Amino acid sequence: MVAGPTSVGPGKDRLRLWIRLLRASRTIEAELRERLKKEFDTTLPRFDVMAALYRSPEGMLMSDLSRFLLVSNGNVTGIVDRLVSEGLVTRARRNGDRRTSMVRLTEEGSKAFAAIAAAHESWVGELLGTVSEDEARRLTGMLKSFRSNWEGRE
Amino acid sequence: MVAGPTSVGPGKDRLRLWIRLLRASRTIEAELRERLKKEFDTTLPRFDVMAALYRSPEGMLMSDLSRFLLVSNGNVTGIVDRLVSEGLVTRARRNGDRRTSMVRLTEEGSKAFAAIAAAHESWVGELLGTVSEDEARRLTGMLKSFRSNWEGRE
DNA sequence: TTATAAAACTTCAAGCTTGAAATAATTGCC
DNA sequence: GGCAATTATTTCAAGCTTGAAGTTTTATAA
Repeated sequence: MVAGPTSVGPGKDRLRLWIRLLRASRTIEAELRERLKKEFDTTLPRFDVMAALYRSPEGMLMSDLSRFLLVSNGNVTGIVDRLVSEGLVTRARRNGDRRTSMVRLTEEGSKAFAAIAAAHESWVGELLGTVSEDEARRLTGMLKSFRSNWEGRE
Repeated sequence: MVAGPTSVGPGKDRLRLWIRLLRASRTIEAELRERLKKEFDTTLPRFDVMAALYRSPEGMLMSDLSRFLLVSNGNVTGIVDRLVSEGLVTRARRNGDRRTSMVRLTEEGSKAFAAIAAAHESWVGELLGTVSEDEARRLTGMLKSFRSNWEGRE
């Protein structure tokens, strides 16, 4: 997924775009992962889960998390397990539907997340610093239209 | 890495861009991974390694692969191990420098890759079909300038 | 009611990934 | 030559990831 097309022709422009997109996100992701580990001794998946929960003080179901984060159900189980054992998150069985459990940030988790998120935002600002604000908005617009087209496919 | 910023302010545009970028590449990556598995019983990392080797008939060192694919050394070891056991790749100790080994596609590997790559390219064309050719080129240009700025940082 | 299906999760095996530590070979310096 | 530093690679533990199979609970419908 990282090697480029060697020939030319129709369809190659999209392949080129895909390869660039993937390389850019892998590059940034690797840098963020490394800093999260070094500065906060945490991981990207844990950060993702906490970010989702931070936006939902009322809590989220495991399946909500899975859908929102675009990862599998079993995956979320493991990440939440670890966050629970670190005291950053709670998993509460519900009375209404005993199959589900509501996942929430603890007080400690919420405080920890706020600090990490601030650093994270400034890192992204730094790493994407060479992209002008204007360009950033245009790129975002294109990706947004990609997303809505994607969601509307059969 | 997937949740969005909730507030506004300077720096938020780049954060928004990053989140969109990551969601787009994860979405496409997941789809490609699934199809590679279903149609060819292979994985994205194996495909990546084969793609790199396909461009270098003379072969690549493990460290070349690692650098080119943006993954760790130890990671490449495992993927190449599996490709070797599948008969798609060879690892030849060199006489010049016995620390290194030259990795090459086998005849079979080369044939297999060509078939997969053709499908892969058409999938990407399909999945990015809603991005116009013109937009694709502009986006690629922006990502290219991001890349060269990145490589030129201290 | 009471099977049957559907939904929410968890468990598991296999593979991917990193970073650190270990091996082995080469290079540079005295 | 001999020895320290460097380079190329492998090994390993811990964690991430998926898809499939299993468990428990809820909904459906004859």
